[in-house]
Amino acid sequence: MDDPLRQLPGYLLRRASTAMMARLHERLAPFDLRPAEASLLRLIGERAQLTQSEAGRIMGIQRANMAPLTARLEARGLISRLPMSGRAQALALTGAGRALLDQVQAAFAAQEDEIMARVPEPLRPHVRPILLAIWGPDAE
Amino acid sequence: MDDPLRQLPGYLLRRASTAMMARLHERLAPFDLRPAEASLLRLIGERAQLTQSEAGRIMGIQRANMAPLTARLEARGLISRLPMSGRAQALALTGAGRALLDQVQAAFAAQEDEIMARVPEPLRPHVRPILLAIWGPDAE
DNA sequence: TATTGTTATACTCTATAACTATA
DNA sequence: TATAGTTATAGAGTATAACAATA
Repeated sequence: MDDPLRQLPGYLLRRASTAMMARLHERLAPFDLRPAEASLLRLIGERAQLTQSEAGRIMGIQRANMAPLTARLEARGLISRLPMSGRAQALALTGAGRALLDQVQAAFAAQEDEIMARVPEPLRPHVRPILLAIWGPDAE
Repeated sequence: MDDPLRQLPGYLLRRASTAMMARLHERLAPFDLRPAEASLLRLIGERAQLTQSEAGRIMGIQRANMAPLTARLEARGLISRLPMSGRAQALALTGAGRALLDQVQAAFAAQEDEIMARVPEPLRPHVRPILLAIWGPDAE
């Protein structure tokens, strides 16, 4: 297409990310879940007794923006809250949440498979190390 | 940090992208340019006689969203418009636009350097091929 | 006092629809 | 008719500020 911006890794990173986010959005549409909601379900499923603020810190979402997110999942009966010390509440999956997560996991797996399938086979082992290094979560 | 989502390439891709976009935003702040504006300046600088719609197609920005973007750059005296066939107008850098682009190029170069520097040296040659493959601009 | 959860708010980015104008 | 540009508008995502509740 004669696009000089294609030489820039930062530009490629953004375009790759938005392309894959669009695909994920499509995959999650049948469940009426947005990517952040699905990721939160997954996080709660793997880390029991997680607090709303802790989840926000892990996912890079601010406290103020976590409130409507968890409220929506609770209103749909997918998560429940257990009081802890202070105002903190532990998040947990309900039965319906666990059941939906099982379906969502398949969508995530398909997503990850598609990403890897796009990359030529010899380069696949380098995908995760490179992306993790660029993100640099421990250096932030 | 015990984050199970770190295993997922799609999640890593999004986090890496947002982290680098935040860095780019910082670098462009002194010029009062947003990433899309800076990318457009760069694109016009490398591809003369580019049309607003063509630029939008290349950058993945819709016609409707290109209008305020180009209007702002024109109002700042950074780009000019030359009538072509139909309603199409060729975009071109003004002298001030060219001068600002020279400064912006340094910011972009620093950005690209930082991205590559974060990646362990042996993996660096694979960064661009992997990101381009995931984006898949020719398959879209 | 520090942390958690909440509300309100604003800004950016993006998406759609509708309109005008030109070939 | 098809394309280019524009305007209006609505939806997400994200940012800050302020407040209440609790250790």
